[in-house]
Amino acid sequence: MTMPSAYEPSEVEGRLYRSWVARGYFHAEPDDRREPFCIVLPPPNVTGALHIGHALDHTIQDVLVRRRRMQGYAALWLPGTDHAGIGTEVLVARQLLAEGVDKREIGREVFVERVWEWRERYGDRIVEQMKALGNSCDWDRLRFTMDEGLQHAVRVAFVRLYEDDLIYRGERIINWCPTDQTALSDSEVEHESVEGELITFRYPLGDGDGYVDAATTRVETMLGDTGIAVHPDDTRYASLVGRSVRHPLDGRKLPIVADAAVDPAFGTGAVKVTPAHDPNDFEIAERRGLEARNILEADATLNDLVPEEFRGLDRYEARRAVRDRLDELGLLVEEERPYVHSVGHCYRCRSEIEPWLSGKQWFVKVEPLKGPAMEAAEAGKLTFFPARWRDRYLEWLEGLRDWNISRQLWWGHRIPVWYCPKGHEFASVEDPDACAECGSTEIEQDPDVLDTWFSSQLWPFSTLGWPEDTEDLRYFYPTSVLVTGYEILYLWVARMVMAGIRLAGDVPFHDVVIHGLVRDAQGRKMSKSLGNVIDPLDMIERYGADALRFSLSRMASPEQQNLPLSEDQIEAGKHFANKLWNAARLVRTNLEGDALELPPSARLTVIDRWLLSRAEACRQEVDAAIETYRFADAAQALYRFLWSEYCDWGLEMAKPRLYEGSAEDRQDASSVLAWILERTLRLLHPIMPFVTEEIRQRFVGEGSIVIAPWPEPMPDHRDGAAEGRVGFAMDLVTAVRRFRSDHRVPPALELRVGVEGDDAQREILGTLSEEVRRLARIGSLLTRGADLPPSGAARLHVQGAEVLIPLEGVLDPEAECERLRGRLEAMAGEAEKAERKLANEGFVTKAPAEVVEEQRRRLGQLKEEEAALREQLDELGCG
RNA sequence: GGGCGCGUAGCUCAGCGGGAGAGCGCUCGCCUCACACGCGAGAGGUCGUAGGUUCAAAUCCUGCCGCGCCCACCA
Repeated sequence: MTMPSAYEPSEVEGRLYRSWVARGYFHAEPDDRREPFCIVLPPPNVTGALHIGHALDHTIQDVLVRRRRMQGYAALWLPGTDHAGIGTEVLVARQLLAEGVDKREIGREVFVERVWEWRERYGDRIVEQMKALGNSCDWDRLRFTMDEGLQHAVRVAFVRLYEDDLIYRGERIINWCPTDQTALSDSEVEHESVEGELITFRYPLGDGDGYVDAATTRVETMLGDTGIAVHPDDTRYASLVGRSVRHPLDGRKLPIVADAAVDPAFGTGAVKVTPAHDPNDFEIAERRGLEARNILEADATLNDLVPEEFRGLDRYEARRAVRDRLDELGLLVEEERPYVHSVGHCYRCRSEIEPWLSGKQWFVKVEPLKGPAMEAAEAGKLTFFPARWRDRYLEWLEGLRDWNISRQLWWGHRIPVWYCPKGHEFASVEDPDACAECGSTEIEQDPDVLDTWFSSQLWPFSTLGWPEDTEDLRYFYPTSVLVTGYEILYLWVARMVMAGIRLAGDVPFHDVVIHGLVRDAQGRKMSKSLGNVIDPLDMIERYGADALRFSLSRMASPEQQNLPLSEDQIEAGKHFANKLWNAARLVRTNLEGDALELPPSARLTVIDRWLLSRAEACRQEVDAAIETYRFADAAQALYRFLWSEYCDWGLEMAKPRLYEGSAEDRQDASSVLAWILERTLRLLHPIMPFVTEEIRQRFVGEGSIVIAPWPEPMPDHRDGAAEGRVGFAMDLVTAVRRFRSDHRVPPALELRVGVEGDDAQREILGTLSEEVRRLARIGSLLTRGADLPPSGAARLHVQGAEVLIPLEGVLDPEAECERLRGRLEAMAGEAEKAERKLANEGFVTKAPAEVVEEQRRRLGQLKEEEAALREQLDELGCG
């Protein structure tokens, strides 16, 4: 097989991916001879395109799954997409509108049909994009949160919770998005600081002289006020409780009530009560028997309950109009502007959320669910990476309030509850023909659909066949790991735990891996308006999927909240793939045959043993890192070993045997290199699946790396002695290179070098003479004292050995003197520091003996080198 | 209002009680028979700031300054 000198990912990736899928490598079934490993993919929205955040999320999951698959687990990565209620409904509705079609005109049924059509046409785009990334998902099991099985699961879940009294219908203040015109759960509201205004105005007493002042940031809501509340112990207002004020704009009488929820220290100590538009006020009103007066339409314009002049205004217009009218009436007491306060925004469309009494909504009662979910984390059934997220998770559950699950939308799982004219209400898994209580056939289904997250929370078990007791479920559930960004820890993760324990009888996963958000190189969020978006598909096209995956892995440290990524880093990933490709070319062309076996240990050279030892160290690091989800450390260990050790030293030191040795030398050397490379490719495969497969096939034929065994530990390969010996040779080479570079010695000029070292050093230089000479461009390398030049040489110090380089014909001695003086100065500074430390009595008496000893040893070394430098300056006749 | 995280080389970060590190960028020298998507060498930091604990602090504690994030029904 020929190997061109540059690796071209685009010519490789599609072909390999198709072959993997065709051979069914990604398909997993329950198998009693294997351990299960399962990850469910957090389903991306069908509306979406794969963005860089997905690429990170998916790369992490693929690394985990591919490694387990190689380790012999029945490794299942279960993919799917989410119907994304609001997002999809808004998107399709907007498209229809562009065609001149209003969704209200075509009606619910036709609209939902249109959404399905849209999904048929575009819903698989994102799946194709996942394939381009190299995801080893089991595509035979691809699911969609609205497909038949999942619809059934959602209904069963709803009915069970309903029958256990964990779902109820109630009239409460909810979060209303006037743009999307639906209710939202608390988790879907994002609080942001906004510059608004705080207006204090005056309510005249209705029965006599006097007034009460109240403050608000939404002055238009005063049109819906039905009372005034003060704290029961507030002496300022004690005489007013039980009396009333008169509404200045519509003349209604508003009672003054006492309620402990009022903070007497804030503002005037009196609160206007707007039960239909504020959750606090709603509760006060319930306790004090005040009416709720709803003044808003669904689009946040004012309705007919307000005085004529304000009807039909939107909330912002009304805010201004009411303020102006109060001003005219002389009732405006104070205006603070800007007044910075926090306002809820819709997580989909960013509109300001209106707390609103919208009529009856469905809620999940969370109190009985959160206890078990908290205990699971406390008992270690659920482990968070990084661990600090566990506390956040617990805090959130602690403060959790009932979950509003009804949405005033058409696209989604319709609430499986029916009503009959007699007022009966019942939930049903199957569509009923008649009322379950009275048999009436005039039944009507609740018009609302469920929160998307209601179906998402079932994902880890609904995708495995729940509520049926399937083999898949018994085998793969609970799943092994959940990988996701921190932004949906509450929205999704915590709810899966509650639902999993309640409905499927166990936690949905054992480990939760929370990663950060991908940012641009400056740490800014990627956004279209900033123009700093890195499109993963574009990157794959230009640099290859491996390059993208490698760069993402290299920064995927779970401790980080922000993960800055630049195109340079992706380019570096491409270079790495190319580097491997070329290393493989060198090895392949020197290796006879396909057998990947190490030579008998008697024929292993010290270089071989050194490289085997380093390879095993790398394997240890990779395993340890991935086990604890430190992907950056795993990627870094592989990069460092393959590039800085295998290529820079391993291949370079092998060259004498490859090019100048006997046939047996050549075969032995290339066998060791090939064996290590192949083994390391398997370690790298989860991170860079394509290039590792492509290269490996050049050595082992068609056998795929996807199902090749994960490298087993080989503790025997660790060889401290070999590392020490070769390490000396490497240090020596580096010292000579530095000398050459410092003095601009022409590269072609071969040096004469003599080394005065101990027996072991002499021995290793004898053994590695060829290698050292080649790497440092040394013409003759002498290792016996008697043969060393008598004088006029530069002296370098390497691990206690002295390296002599005769200067004649190489450079002017004065240049070397210059270098020596610099060294001497640095050395003296170091020595002085060490001396001061040892002169400190506290240090000598209180520090551990080995620390003191180490310091003494170091000082001794420094002194020795210093003396040697002085001696040499003399010898060279420097001033 | 409560809580969390972070301030170390130009950039992004690792180190988390005993000699300041990596990658990228930068400078210099090399088209050396795998690779210029490359090879070799190098420069660059009072470890945010002020105190404290310790023989010893980038590393532990406290205050301050700056940045980011999460949670929250103070009108």
